[in-house]
Amino acid sequence: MSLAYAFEDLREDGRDGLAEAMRRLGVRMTFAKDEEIYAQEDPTEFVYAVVTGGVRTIRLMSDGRRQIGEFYYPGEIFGLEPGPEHRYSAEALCDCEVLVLKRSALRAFADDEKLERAVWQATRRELERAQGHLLLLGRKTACEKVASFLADMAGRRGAEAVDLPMSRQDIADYLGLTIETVSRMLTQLQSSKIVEFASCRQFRIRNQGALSRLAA
Amino acid sequence: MSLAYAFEDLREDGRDGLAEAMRRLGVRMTFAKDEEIYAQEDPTEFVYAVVTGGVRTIRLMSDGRRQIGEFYYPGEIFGLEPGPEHRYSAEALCDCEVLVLKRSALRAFADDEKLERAVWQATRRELERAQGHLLLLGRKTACEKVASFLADMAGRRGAEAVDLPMSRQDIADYLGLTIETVSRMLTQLQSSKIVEFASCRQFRIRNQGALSRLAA
DNA sequence: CGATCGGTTGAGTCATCTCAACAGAGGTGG
DNA sequence: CCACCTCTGTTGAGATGACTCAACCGATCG
Repeated sequence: MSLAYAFEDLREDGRDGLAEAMRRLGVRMTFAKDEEIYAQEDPTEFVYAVVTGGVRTIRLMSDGRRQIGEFYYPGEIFGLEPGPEHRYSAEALCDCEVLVLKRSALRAFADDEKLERAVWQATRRELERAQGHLLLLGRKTACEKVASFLADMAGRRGAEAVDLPMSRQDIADYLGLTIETVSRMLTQLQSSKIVEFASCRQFRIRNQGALSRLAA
Repeated sequence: MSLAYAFEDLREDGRDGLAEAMRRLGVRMTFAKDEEIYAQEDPTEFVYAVVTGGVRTIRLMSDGRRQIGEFYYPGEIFGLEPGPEHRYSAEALCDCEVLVLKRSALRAFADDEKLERAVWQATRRELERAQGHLLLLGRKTACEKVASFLADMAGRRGAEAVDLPMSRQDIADYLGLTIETVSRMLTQLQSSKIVEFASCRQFRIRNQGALSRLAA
C-alpha cells in the first residue's frame, strides 16, 4: 500500500460538502481485500467514502460474466445509486478503510441544503462518468480502451508514478475485454514507449501526447 | 407516424411533476427528421420533453464513430445532463414535437420542491439506464444485445405491436454493433419465432420467455 | 523448496466487421 | 401512371480483432 492512497486526499477535496460531512458523521469501517462492502440487491441505505485503499463496483450476469461499473479512490464517494436497491455490488480492491453514513442521517443533518447539493453533485459526477464509459465500451478498440484507462487513472491520481490497485481481471471487466487482451495492449503501449511499467501495478506516462491521441 | 406516439402518453404519466410543469410552462417546438435539437458542447441551459415522435442523443468521435446514449419517447424528459455543457447532442428520430423549458425557469417556478424532486427523479432514471447499458455494451453478445434492445423497447412502449422510430444505423450505434450484425440478429430472432416483423420498423413479440432468456 | 497466484506470451479459433451485391419501399419527374 | 432513382435494409463471402486455451514465468507464501 503506497502513501498515495492516504487519508490526506480526502481533506484536499475541500469543495465537497459531502466528503466533509462523511468525515464528521460517518462510521469508519475496514474491509479486507476482495471483501464485499454491499451486495447487488441490498437496499441503498448508506453512502460511503473511501478513506484509504480502493473500491470497485460490480455487476454480475448469471453465467459469471462481470462488468465493473467504476473504481473509487480515497476521497471519492460511492454507493450513490438511484434506485431503492443496489444494482452493482461493491468490493474492496485491497485492504481499505471506508466511511459509512446512513442516508437518512444526511437528511437530518444541519446545513441541509449544502448537503443535498453535495449528494446531487456526486450523483451528477456518476452520471457523467457512466456516459463517458458508454462511448468507450461501445465504440473504442482494445488499444484505445486501455489507453483511455491509463490516461484516466493518471488524471485522477495526479502523481508522476501511478499505482493501479486493481488486478488485470478488474481492468478487463471494466473495459469489456479479457485479461490477455489487456496484458497484450499494455505490453504494446510499453514497447512503443508511451508508458513505462516499474512493476505490473505501477506505471508512468512517457508520452502524454501519444497516449491522449490513442485514447481518442 | 402511428397514434402510439401521441401526446396522450404525456398526460398518463401523472406522477411526474416535471412532465407536468413542462406541459404548463414549456415552449412547444417542432423538429424535422434528423434535425439537431442541441449540439455537443452547447451549454446545458434547457430541459426538454418529447411530445410526439422520438429523439436520440449522440456522441461522436473525431473519426465519425458514433455512440447513441439513449432514445426518448413521448412523455420522456431529456437534455438533463450533469455538466455545464452537453456531452451528447440530440436529434429528432422523425418529425417531432418537443417542449422546451429553461432550467432557470424551473427554479423560479412555484411548488419548487416538487419540481426539484422531479428533476432529481429524471436524473436518477438516466443514471440507472446508463448503468444498465454498461453491462450490455461491455459483456453481452450481439444476439443478447439485440434481444435486450427489443425487450426494452417493447417494455417502454407497452403496446402489442411495437414501432421502432429509429433506423438500423441508430440501433447499431446504440448497441455498439454494425448495421449488418443488427440485421442478421433480427433475422435470426425472427426465424426462431421469438419475434415477428410486420415491416422493418414494426414488430411483435411471439415468445416473451425466450426473448427474456436471451436478453439475459 | 514446492505450491499457488497473478501476469505474460503464443497459437489457433470464432464472433463480429468489412466490403460488395442485391432487394424493396418510397419519391420524383416525364 | 410508369420508369427511374435513391435510400434503407438484407444477405453473402471473406478478413480480422479479440477471444480461448495452454504453456510459461516470477513473486509470494506456507
